[in-house]
Amino acid sequence: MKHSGKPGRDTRKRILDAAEYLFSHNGFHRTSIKQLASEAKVNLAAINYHFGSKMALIEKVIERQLRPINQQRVERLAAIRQTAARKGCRPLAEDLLHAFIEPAFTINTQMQERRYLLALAGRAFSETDTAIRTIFINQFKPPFMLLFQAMREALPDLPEDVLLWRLHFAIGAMTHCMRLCSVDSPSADLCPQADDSETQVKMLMEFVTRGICTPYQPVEKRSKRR
Amino acid sequence: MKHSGKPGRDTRKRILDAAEYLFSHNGFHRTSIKQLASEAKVNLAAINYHFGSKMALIEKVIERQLRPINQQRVERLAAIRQTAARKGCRPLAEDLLHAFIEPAFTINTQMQERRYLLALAGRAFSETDTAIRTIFINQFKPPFMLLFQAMREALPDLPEDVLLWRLHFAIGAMTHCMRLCSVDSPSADLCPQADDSETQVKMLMEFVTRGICTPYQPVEKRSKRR
DNA sequence: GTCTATAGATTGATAGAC
DNA sequence: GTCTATCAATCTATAGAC
Repeated sequence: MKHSGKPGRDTRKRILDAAEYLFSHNGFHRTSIKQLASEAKVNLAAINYHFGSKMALIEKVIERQLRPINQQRVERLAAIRQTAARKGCRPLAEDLLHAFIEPAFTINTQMQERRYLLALAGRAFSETDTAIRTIFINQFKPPFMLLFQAMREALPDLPEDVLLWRLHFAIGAMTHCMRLCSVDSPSADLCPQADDSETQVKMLMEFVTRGICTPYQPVEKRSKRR
Repeated sequence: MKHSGKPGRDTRKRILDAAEYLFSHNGFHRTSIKQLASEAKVNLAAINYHFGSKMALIEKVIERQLRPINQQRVERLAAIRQTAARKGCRPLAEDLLHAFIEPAFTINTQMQERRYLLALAGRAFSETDTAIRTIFINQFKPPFMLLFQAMREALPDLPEDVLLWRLHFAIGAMTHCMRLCSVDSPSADLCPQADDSETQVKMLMEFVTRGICTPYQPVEKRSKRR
């Protein structure tokens, strides 16, 4: 009968931590459970014992990392909406975008040593495995839909499909930034110096806010194509 | 003695085509040589015979797809610079961005059936394998550096590091768009309808141009954080 | 719950006949 | 150049002793 409690929980946590680290750096498929066991200093069989399969472990790792981020997104978006409704005015697009973007850069990554986690979250849309991408998307969908709805209120004159495109462009800029900010890259010399996350969020916010909050009309006619 | 010429070239091309298709859809590591041989309808050993190794094939596939895109980028950027210099004025940031972005969406993908190739090119920065990412980055670097230099001329008042960040945000928006436009996705219901590539480029251009060509200053102070 | 040992499948790559 | 056959390595997952 299990009553010690500790050793089991500890093993589970060690596996999750090691998985976060290795998945972030090497991706899901290029990380074997043998590597995981070695990194976590647990027995190879323990992983399948505690999680059932590698895919189930992947799911748990993704969930553990994304849930607090997305929860805070939803809470903050709802709060902004409520405040606006109370005041009888529209929510500010900039506030909504900030509520969506900032949690990704601050939750779980306060410590510089854990910034590699950004890579994991930033891989949502570029994962080639459909099963894994589905796990990501399912986590991502609720806060994104909420953002979309709220942005429709904030920018009622923007056509719906244009807004959706622009939100996706913003997502692309954000996830790319998360990947760049996370770990070692062979593109190091192309990259801006990784400043503090506050600066990153500020610059990203400025970029996407300008890109999104612009009345829709084709930019002035191009003079020549080439 | 080899004199027929045809069968060899044909096999090589069939392998490259099949590799493009499978790599685009399933990623590099999740595509096995056996699958490749089956898709290309060639013998399993032919792949190692013609390319030496799987990694060498990956490199050839990436090069074949990115070279014409990047070549056009470089040519167009250089032409814009030259024209501006001849007129004694600065190049237009918008023209430069267009010269960099548009080739990705038009070269090799004129036919709707080949749009899956966008996924391959869009995976440059999200690949977890360092060796593969290095291949991508090496192809990407020359036109990107040229864009950066030209943009410095176009926007001399923008601090260098701010410009670099913004260019990366634009890259993120672009690659994300390329991934979305390419293939089947479990996020289908989150995605804007895949219009024609002309509309996509237009909207993307509008977004990044606004985001980049803005004087640098923190957006107005945020009223409250939460 | 933890461990050893191993099954069972798949991988990239190669040797050698034709 | 093309093919068959196969190697050696690696992978996920499990069975069974402790």
